[in-house]
Order: sequence, then C-alpha cells, then structure tokens
Amino acid sequence: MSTSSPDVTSSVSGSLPRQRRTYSIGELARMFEVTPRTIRFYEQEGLLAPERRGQTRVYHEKDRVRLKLTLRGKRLGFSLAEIREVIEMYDAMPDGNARQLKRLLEILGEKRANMERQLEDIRLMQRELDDVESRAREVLDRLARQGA
Amino acid sequence: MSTSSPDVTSSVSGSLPRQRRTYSIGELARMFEVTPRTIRFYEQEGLLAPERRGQTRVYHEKDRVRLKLTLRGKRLGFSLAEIREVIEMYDAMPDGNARQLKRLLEILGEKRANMERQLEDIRLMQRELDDVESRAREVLDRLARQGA
DNA sequence: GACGACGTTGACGTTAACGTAAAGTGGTTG
DNA sequence: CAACCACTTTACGTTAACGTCAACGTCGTC
Repeated sequence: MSTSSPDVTSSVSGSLPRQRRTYSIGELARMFEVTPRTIRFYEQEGLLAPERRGQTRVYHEKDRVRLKLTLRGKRLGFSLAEIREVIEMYDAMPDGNARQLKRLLEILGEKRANMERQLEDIRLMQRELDDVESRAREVLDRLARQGA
Repeated sequence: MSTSSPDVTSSVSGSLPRQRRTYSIGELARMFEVTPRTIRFYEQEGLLAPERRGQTRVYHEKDRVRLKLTLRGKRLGFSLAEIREVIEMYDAMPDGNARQLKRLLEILGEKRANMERQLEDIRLMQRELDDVESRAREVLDRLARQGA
C-alpha cells in the first residue's frame, strides 16, 4: 500500500538513475552487522515491508535506507515504536490531512529537542572525560617517575 | 571504602567551601524526575553508595553528582554496567596500578569514539528531519491554498 | 541424491531496567 | 495514641529488543 510514494531514498541519494539493485536478508544483515533475526523483527514491528518473491524477502534501496535510518535512530536512543511512528507518517504524507501533518511536525519538534539535549549532554560528558583522563594521566606519570 | 578519595564533585563544583547539604531519597527523586525505586536500583547495581543513618539512606553532594552523571550517561545510551565500570575505576584511581589506569584510558577512548559517532548521527539525523519537515510544510501549504 | 548454504515460520528464552504490591519501621502531629 | 507520612526490604511482574532452537523448503553442485 502507498507504493505510489515517490521515493524515500531521494533525500539522500540525489537523483541518480534508479539503481535496481536488490538485496537478500543475509546481505543486508552483513552490511549493517545485524542478524537476519533483527531484520525480520523490524519488519514484524512495521519498520520494513520488503517485497516477496515467492516465500523469500527481497529488499530494495528503499528498504536499505529505512534500515539505515532505523539503526541510526536506535543509536540515538529512539525506540522502535518512535521510529515507526515517524516512518508511517512519512509514508502517509502525500495524501495526509492537515491534522496528521501538524502532528508530524510536532513529533519532529520533539525529536529535535531531544537531539539538542543530547548535544549538550555530549558536550558535558566530553568535559568529564577530559577531566578524568587528565587525572588518570597525572597519576600514571607519578607512578612512572616513582617506579623508575 | 575509599572515602579517602579527595572529591568526586570538584571537577564540576569547583572549590566552594564544602556544602554539607544532604538529601533524602525522595528529594533526589523529585530533583531528577525519577522514582525512589530507580535510585535504589542504581545503588543495588553499584552506582551509588549513600551513607546510612540507621535504616535510611542519606545522600550527599557526591551522590547527587553521581546520579546526575549516571542519568546523563543513560541519555547517551550507555548501560548501567558501563557507567559503573567507569565510576569504579575512577574511585580506584588514586591507588590504582598502571594496568588499571591504562584500562581506564582505554575505556574512555571507547566512550569518546562512541560520542563522536553519535555527533555524526545527530548531524545526519538533523538533516533528515530538516528534509522531512520541509516536505511536510510544502504539502501543508498546498492543502491550505487548495482548501481556501 | 545427498549435502551445504541460505531462506522461511513459530515458539519459547533472555537481559536490562525498572514497576508494583505487600508488609514492616520510625518519626511527628493533631 | 492513632493516624499519617516517608522510608525500608522482599519479591514477583513487565516491557523492549532481540537470541536461540526446531522443523521445514529450495536451490546449486559434487
């Protein structure tokens, strides 16, 4: 459904002549260093919807990009449910009503805020690490001088 | 044990005349918007070690700072076990041997790398959000013009 | 035609990080 | 003193995100 959506990947890949490359579940798994189980689980959770050729799943560029975005979201601490929410709204966008779109903007705002806080957290954490590291080096130095 | 350690908080709080303020578990919980249960759990996992006055826990500045760092670490996606590892090594630092200290520096390096990747992830994710948002606004605009 | 590599579904197991409920302790306040 | 509050321990429950295992189908090839 809604496969009429222009192209989820275009924001990243630009407008190269469509690559008709496809992937097996194993290939994707190796590419992103996850297990096939994980990929099937993501599908079950509504994050992926690969084509079926007979029994087996066939993944296109669109699916690969989705997986990439999903994993990136995960590294940033988003739950699969949150990620799915955004993906679903993105898919429904072209024929979405105003209320849905505003809700989407709302969600995006939350994500943004979240990331701003993460940036601040990282800044602070890096300072702490600097501090701990310099202390550790001091102690090491002292040990070296004494031990020698 | 190892309460002889100079002061865990000094890196942040500077060298103000020691604040002898203490906190109850409930106060801390409200301050950081977590439940007492969470704080007790962190203690059980070796992240906190509050004083005991009789039966009840008494938290000092040092504990508050630890909690703050713990929660920050969590927001950055570190597990409690990872956080504890760093805290333990920090505590053991003054009388730690060279091997331990080098291990600490190693861990700090990993954390740093992790955060570098997160920074990159955030940068990329922000671009995606920009993109999705501008598309959503376009559609909204179109709807508004048509609807009017 | 057996074998191995890869794919499939289904079901149960596991881990982290708490939530929640029960039952008791200790202080103070009307 | 009774009632209430905040705190305590113990223990079982819960959720997310997979892991693991069984049992089976489908190729290509030796």
